[in-house]
This record gives sequence, C-alpha cells and structure tokens, in this order.
Amino acid sequence: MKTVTIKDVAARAGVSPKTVSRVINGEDHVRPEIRETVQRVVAELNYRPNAFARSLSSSRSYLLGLFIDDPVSGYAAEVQHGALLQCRERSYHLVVEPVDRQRAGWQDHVRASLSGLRLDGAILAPPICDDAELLGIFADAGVPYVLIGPSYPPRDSGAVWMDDRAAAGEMTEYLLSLGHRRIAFIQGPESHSASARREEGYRAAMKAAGLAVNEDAMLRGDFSFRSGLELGELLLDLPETPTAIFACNDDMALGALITAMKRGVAVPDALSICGFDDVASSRAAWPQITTIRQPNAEMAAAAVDILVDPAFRKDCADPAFRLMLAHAMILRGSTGPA
Amino acid sequence: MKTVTIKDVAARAGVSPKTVSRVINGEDHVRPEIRETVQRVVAELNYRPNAFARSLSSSRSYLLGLFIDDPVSGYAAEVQHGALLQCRERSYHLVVEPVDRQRAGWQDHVRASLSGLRLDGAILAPPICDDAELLGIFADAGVPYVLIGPSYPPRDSGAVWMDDRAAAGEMTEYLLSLGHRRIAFIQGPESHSASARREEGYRAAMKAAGLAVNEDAMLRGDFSFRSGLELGELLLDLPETPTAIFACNDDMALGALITAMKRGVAVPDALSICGFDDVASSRAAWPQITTIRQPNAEMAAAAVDILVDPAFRKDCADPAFRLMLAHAMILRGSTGPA
DNA sequence: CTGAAAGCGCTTACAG
DNA sequence: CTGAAAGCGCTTACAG
Repeated sequence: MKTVTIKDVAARAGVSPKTVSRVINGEDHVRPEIRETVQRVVAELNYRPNAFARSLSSSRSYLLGLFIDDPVSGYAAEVQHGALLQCRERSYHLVVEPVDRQRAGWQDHVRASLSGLRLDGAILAPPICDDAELLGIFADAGVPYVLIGPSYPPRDSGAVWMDDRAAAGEMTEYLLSLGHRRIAFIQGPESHSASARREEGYRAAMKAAGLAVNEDAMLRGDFSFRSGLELGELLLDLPETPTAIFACNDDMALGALITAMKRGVAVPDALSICGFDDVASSRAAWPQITTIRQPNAEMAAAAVDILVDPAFRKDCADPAFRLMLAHAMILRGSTGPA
Repeated sequence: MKTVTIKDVAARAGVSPKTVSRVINGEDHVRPEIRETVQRVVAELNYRPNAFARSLSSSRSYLLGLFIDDPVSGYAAEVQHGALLQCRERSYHLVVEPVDRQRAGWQDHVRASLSGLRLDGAILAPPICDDAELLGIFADAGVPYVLIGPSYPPRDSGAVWMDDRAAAGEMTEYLLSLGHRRIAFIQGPESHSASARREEGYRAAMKAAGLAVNEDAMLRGDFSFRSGLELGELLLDLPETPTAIFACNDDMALGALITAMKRGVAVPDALSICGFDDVASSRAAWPQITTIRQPNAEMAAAAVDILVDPAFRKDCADPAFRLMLAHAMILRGSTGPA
C-alpha cells in the first residue's frame, strides 16, 4: 500500500505542497475555491499527514504525556480515559508514562521520554504532581505541564483541582446532620496532599459545630483496603466507640466496612461509614458506600485543553490556567441516623 | 536548551553520523575503540535520538498501539500496565486507542491512528479482537497485530490466551468436590467469546461428573454488577434453589453476593458464589470472592514481545506466535461445603 | 570497518 | 494569496 504524501495531493490538486499544508492546518490566506479543491482531493486520496514528518519539521509532536504513579488503579483509569477522549477531540495522542520513584534511575526514564518523544506537554497526576525534583525535570526540558490536584497552586504551570477541603467539610456536615457526634476519621498517607486537605475540611466542620475532635479516633492509613481493615479494628476497640467513620478514601472505607461486618456491627444501624473517590468497588459493596465523586475524567480533560491552548504555551503563569472543578456528594446505604 | 543531535555527537567523537547511528542501534561493523568513544560522548552529551527523525527515515515508529473497547475497566488497566512495562523494556512507546463501535465513523478513527501514527504493531483486546471488520482495517494498513483471547486462533496474526475452558472446568470441579450438585451458572454476553468457552468448561465438568445441567439455572448476564444483582434474584427464586452460583465474571458474582446478603442468604453457609477475573472488588467484598486469576498483564507483555520480535514481522503465520498462558484458582471465603 | 550522498514527508522563512 | 528553497535529524543504499 503506497502511502499518500502531501506531494501526491498537491500534484492532483494542481497546487504546491505548501498550499496543501495551509489547508490541512487550517491556516488563512487560501482562496476558498482552492481550499475546497484541496479538501476534496484529500478526501479522495484518503490522505493523512505523517505525524513524524510534521513533528520533525515543526517543533510540535502532537503528543501529550500522562505521568502517573500507579497506572493500574481505578483512579488512573478514570484520569486516563478523560485525557484520552479529549486528546482525540483535539487531534492529539496520549502517551502514558508510569513513574516509579521506588526504582533507581527513574529520573532518566522521565528525561528519556521527554527528549526522545518531544512531548508537547504533560499531565502530572497526584501524588507525583507534588514532587519538586520531577517538576524540575520538566522545567529543564522546557516541557509545559499541568498538575492535577497539587498541594499548592503552582506559579508557572497550569493546575486543575477539586475542592477536597470543602468536600470533606460537606461530608462531615452530612454526618452531623444525621445526629453523629463521635465521628472517627481515617487519614490518608502524608505523601498525598489531598489527604491533608480532607482532614482540614473535617476538622473545620467539627469545629464549626462546636465539637472537639477526638484525636484517639484519628488514625493514619495508606489508602489501601488493608489499612482500612486494620484501622477499623482499632476504632471499634476504642472505649468510646464511634458512631460514624469517615475514611479519606473508598478503599479504606471498604476495609472498615468489612471489619464491621466481621465483628457483627450493623452498618448503617450501629455504625455509619463513608469514603471519598466513588471507585467502582464502593458500589459493589453491601451496603454501598456513601462517598464523594471526584471529577477525575473532567480534570484530565481540562488539563488537555489547557496544554493545547496556545495562550497557555505563551504564558503558563496566567491564573486563568488554574481551574477548580465541581465534586458531588453521593449518598448511599452505608450512612444513616446516629 | 539546544537539543543535541547525532551530528554533535559525531563531531565530538571525530566520526561520521553514520557511525554514531551504528553504535546507538547496536549494529555490527564498528571497531570496539570507536564504539566505546561514541558511547562515552553519547553519555557526556546526554544524547537521545529524536524518535521522529528516526521514524521518518526508517519505516519504524517504535510505537505500539493498544486498541480496547472500554479503557476505564479494571481489566483494561491490567492489560495496559502489562503492555506499558514491556514496551519500556523494549524501548517502545505505547499509545492507547479506545474503539467505540457504538459511535458512527469509528473505522475512520482507527484508520487515522494507523496512518497518522505509523504504528509498528497493535494489540487488540477482547471483545474487539473478534471483530472481522476491525481486523480488516489493520490488514489493509499492513499493521501487524496480536490478539488477546480471540475466539479462534488466527491464521495470520499472533495471539495470546489463557485457557478459559479449562479454568471454568477446574472451578466447577472444585465446587463439585465441596459437595455441590445444584450449581447455577451465570453466562456472560455473547459478544465476548470467552464467556462461551467458560460455559463449555462448566458443562464439560458437570457432564464428567455425571450431572445434568439444569437449564433453568443457566441465565445470561452482560458482565455488569447490575445483571448479577438481577439474575441472583431469579436464581434464588428458583423452586430448586442452587447451593452454588458460578458467575462468568467477578462483577456478576459480586452482584449475586449482594442479592444473597439482601435476602439474608448466608454466604458461603447456605450458598457458595464464585466468579472469574480476580478484579479488585472481588477482594474488597465480604466474604471475598473465590475466582480465577487471569494473567492479563502477562498476556499483554507477551503480545508486546511478539510484535517486537523480528521473526514475527517476517512470518505472522508461524504457530510459535500463538501462546497460551497459565491462569490460577484463587480460593477465598465465598465458597464452602454444600 | 567507515563515510558521503540522498531522501523520508512535512514546515519554516522568505519571496513575490 | 501562492510557491520555490532549505532544513528538521535521522537512516537507507551504496561506495570504498
């Protein structure tokens, strides 16, 4: 199958390659009739520009990178899907690059993909969006990037968030409205800045209700199902048993739920449990977990839009490229009156 | 940051660009001293070949595509991760392309990525690996591909499987060994050829045990949690209640489990439930689901190896490129004696 | 074992 | 509004 090149189109349309180039890139300064003819020929010949030739001569690759810690998680799948669909809309392609900071030499892997692939931009998911060394590598390579849920609004890059603090506050208020007073909290790992924001939201809502936080009922997990299982035990062993457990993510909430079931503690009658994330498992549990839906796909899509926007490539420091997207409370069976 | 090119390396090493090219591509016919010098200079200058220039002049892109129906599923995440890591080993990159056959014009999307990206090869996941029209597009474009779990061994492409039939047989034998006789079966959708193979395995094991299959306890689901929920109801309403339910995937098994819990049917005391897949939710449920682990990441990695193998690119019809990988039974709490 | 020349398929920068 | 020339950074095919 002979590949059709820009020359073939040009010859058939009776114009120069440059004119064809103008048409396929949507540039101005082409007479309407000529534009039409070229478009017709492109369609007839089923011509597709060679992405490599284009990248080689221009400085753009039409490739975006998604850099992520754990690409197997359900979280990663949502982020990736959002990014993928938006890339497609924009005629970009997406390359997913796992970043395993446990492994020696991970920095070289990142550099290699930046220089070998000439990425036009990168999306950095949490928690690596908070890694200063990683950000430095992108800055050195001159690759613009957008962060998803970083700890602080960056000065010279784009960022997309949801309001973790507010969301955790709403969840706490909801538990309070159900009459709960002894609300235990399972923290996420310190490496994820979102867990601190969620804890703040919880504390603020407790304080606003005039309630003291019982620090004995505040335990740190690592976002894993297993840690929810174990910390659930500790919380149910407390002298003043909590009537509700607010876990910093769904996996830990699920662990706590299983612990409750094992010990014969009825959920939600004797204990309410809620999480954060709205992962698939939160729906597959019984009772289903009350949680916060994060706009993961939407944040990723927004990140793509920012990277592709010419204005962003000119001025990454413009605050317009720092976006906050809406979350949603998902009320389900795992929470009930105190 | 001025990018380092092959000429810079050549100049500094005192050789021609062609010699540098030989060294970085690991070709023969370079004197050891010279090879060493070049390698040293490459390291000093931190030189990375420009993937686009390389692709443009050779006919290779060093890019592999993963074509998948539903890129958000846990299944997709596993397949993708396996492919990603192996691509990295092989110095290839992976591009994930969702194929939504519900959407008009999906064929053009596929063609566009094949011709625009000049993929060196493609991995096709189920169920689209069984779509003749899709395979035709790849064949027309001359892009070699490897199928994951297709219905039949292809003649002119690679393929990687697990033995769904044998695995389902083993699971059925396990249930039989626990003393179960009334074993209901929840089928998967007809669009997934694996579900037919699993059903065959179940039927064969029942037959081998001299048991007739109760066709009333054989219901078709669509692999969704919801269908497990609904079909679980029907099965528990049967006049002859089954003592075990074998669902064709974990999501449906989880649905059936929730139904049992809602109705107060104790699992596994009054009812055993098992699934197929070993998704994350199967561990987050209580009791945890007995299931079959599919070697998803391993199959994807093997697919990458096949695509990258020069022998494959010469002769796709070689039966050596049809591989069967091992599965594993995962015994957990959702199954017990009849 | 090594290199000079030509070319991959586009775009950039410049003319007209 | 349109095009001829040069070049992006490599590899292929050919010499020597």
